[in-house]
Amino acid sequence: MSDLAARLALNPVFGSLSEIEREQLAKLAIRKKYEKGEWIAPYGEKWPHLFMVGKGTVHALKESREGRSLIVMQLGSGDIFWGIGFFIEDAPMPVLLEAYSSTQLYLWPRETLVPWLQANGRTTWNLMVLMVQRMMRTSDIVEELAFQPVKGRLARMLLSLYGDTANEYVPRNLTLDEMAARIGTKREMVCRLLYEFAEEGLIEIKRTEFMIADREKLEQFTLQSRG
Amino acid sequence: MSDLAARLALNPVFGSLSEIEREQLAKLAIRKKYEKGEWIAPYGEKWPHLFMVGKGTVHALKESREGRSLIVMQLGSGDIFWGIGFFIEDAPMPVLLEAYSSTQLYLWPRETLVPWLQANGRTTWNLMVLMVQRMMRTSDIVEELAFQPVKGRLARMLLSLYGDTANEYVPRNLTLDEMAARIGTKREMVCRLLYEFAEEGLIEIKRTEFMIADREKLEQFTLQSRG
DNA sequence: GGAAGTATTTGCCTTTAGTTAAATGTCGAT
DNA sequence: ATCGACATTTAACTAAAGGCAAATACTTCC
Repeated sequence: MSDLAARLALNPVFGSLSEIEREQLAKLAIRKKYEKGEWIAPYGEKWPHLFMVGKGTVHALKESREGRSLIVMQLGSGDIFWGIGFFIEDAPMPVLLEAYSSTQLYLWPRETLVPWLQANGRTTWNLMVLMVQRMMRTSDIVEELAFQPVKGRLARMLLSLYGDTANEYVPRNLTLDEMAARIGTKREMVCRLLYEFAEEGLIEIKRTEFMIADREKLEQFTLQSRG
Repeated sequence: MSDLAARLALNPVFGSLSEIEREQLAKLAIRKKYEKGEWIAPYGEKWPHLFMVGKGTVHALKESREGRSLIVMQLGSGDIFWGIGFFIEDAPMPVLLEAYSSTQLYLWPRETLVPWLQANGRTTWNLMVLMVQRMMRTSDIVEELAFQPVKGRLARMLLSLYGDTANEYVPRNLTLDEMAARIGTKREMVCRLLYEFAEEGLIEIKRTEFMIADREKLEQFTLQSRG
């Protein structure tokens, strides 16, 4: 059994296929490597593929004309994603796909996979469930952008990145720019707000490392809202 | 042939079924009426249904703790939508569904429809395509909230509501509150910005009616972005 | 170890958005 | 025609977010 076929067996979308079908599918996949920082699919482009991340990390992000960016999704090993063009012919990518680290993908073009899916209700259903999960996350992003001040979004991000640590310094493994791109703001804002949190005793912060000091109060900020 | 079955034939999702299947499906549907303003499904509730709008208008919206709201989707006659719980058991509604006017729905509960879909790859595929279209719209909302100032969002909304008119007064058929809820701001902001547009000659405005005077400049504002 | 490049921190200023409250207008019911 | 309910408009004020620039600390590469 090929390595890829074995991985498909564990996948929530393709796991319901028979072993033979997974072998076939694995044979149809196109393997492709991307350097760190390389674009996989540019914003606005037609890109009719579905893919699984082999190894590495992929960011789906939006960029403003002024060079601001917003990361809407991060994909890791085993994750499935797609270009809109996979489902709707000629539809343009609503996000830019970028290799955050050196990355390998298994790609399936529209023509090879779609007839397959249309014949296989169970797998299509699985894919739809995945899509609904992604939609829920996107829905949260909308809610936060619309109703939460930057400080609240920052609090949530800190908890999601470092929520499993407390009272111990951990290295700040994201730059201010990267943090800013996850919550839709600028690096200076992130910096200022981090120090505000520090003054209020919720976190402790040094130039290169960082500690959650009061998780509960941080969670309070998560519930913040603007009129 | 039942009235509903006839309408299903024209539907992008169910149109690919056979006539017999559509008759069956029509028989399984639950008809339900909602008064203007009535909640169809509250935010956060488990609501495992898929539906087609018979007549009336449905809003899918989010509300903040402080009573601000954001309309993310408007559904009219013939449109299909669903609760997340239809796809993922026990998952809560990420939006509130509300009858904007007096409304009739045809509802299918999860148990009756899902086995059907899993067996029918073509219909599931159609539904997935619809889902992708909705996702594209949501993606636009994210982009606007993240990158566009309120004035730009207002410009886009005016064009989408009244874009097919120009140099003729049309009644303002939405209240300031309703407009505000469509672009994620407050009524005072909408009012002020409308008068700013008027001062710049892009629109003319009276207390009850309104005219697009310079569509091109309005479209310019649509491209606006914040740093 | 030192220099160059990159990331962080901070202060000061501007712009954008929201808050509050009062004045003004519209419309339907009586 | 008047009243009351509701929607719009406006002003003055506050708060949030961003822009710019300089100072400071890390990192990396010779």
